[in-house]
Amino acid sequence: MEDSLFRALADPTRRKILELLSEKDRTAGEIAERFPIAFASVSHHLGVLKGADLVATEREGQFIRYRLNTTVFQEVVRYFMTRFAEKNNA
Amino acid sequence: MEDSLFRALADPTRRKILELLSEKDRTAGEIAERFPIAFASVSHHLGVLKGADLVATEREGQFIRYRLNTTVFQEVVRYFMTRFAEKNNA
DNA sequence: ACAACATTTAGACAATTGTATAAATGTCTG
DNA sequence: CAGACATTTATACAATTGTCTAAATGTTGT
Repeated sequence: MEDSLFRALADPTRRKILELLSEKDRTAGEIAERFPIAFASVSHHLGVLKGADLVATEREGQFIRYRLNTTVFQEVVRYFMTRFAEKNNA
Repeated sequence: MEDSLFRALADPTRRKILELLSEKDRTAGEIAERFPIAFASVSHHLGVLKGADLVATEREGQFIRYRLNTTVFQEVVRYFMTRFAEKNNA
């Protein structure tokens, strides 16, 4: 399991970004305006999430649209299930 | 979801400790001897894991035995499942 | 090509973190 | 109770990280 993945999940701002993206895809600006920190700082967080392959991007004219990479989340769930969670009840 | 939980999972040494404990319960010394760092450093990691409620301890004479707190892992899995993972195939 | 907008990159700095050594605490046994 | 062993706590320090401002890059429309 990638080290960058867990490091990316360690920051609360980044987790909130992921939750925003779980609702729907959003542009960098739409994400950034939700946080009380500088746009450049949010952009840095987005870079970390992308480096961990938790999100993917697509340019849309001036904008850059971010979306979750759900495949990686499935791998995270499998990691925890197989190693740690009790096998029975949900 | 606790911030301390994800911060605890961010370190590779701590994740390896959790994997060791998923095999079987172990004392602090049994854990520490598996790593190339000082015992005191491993003890610090164990403290972080305990602070995140990922492990629990029980004194056994001179020794202190560590075990996984599987309940918390179930919560982690649920966190990822409900928010991020695709609902269908495993 | 220029101006306006969206976003990222660069560089700096304070806060957090992982590690080390040394000292402290707790337990057992003679 | 003294000494040995197991573990944690205290303190210090270098490395990493989150944030900032300023500058750079990319896109669109005039």
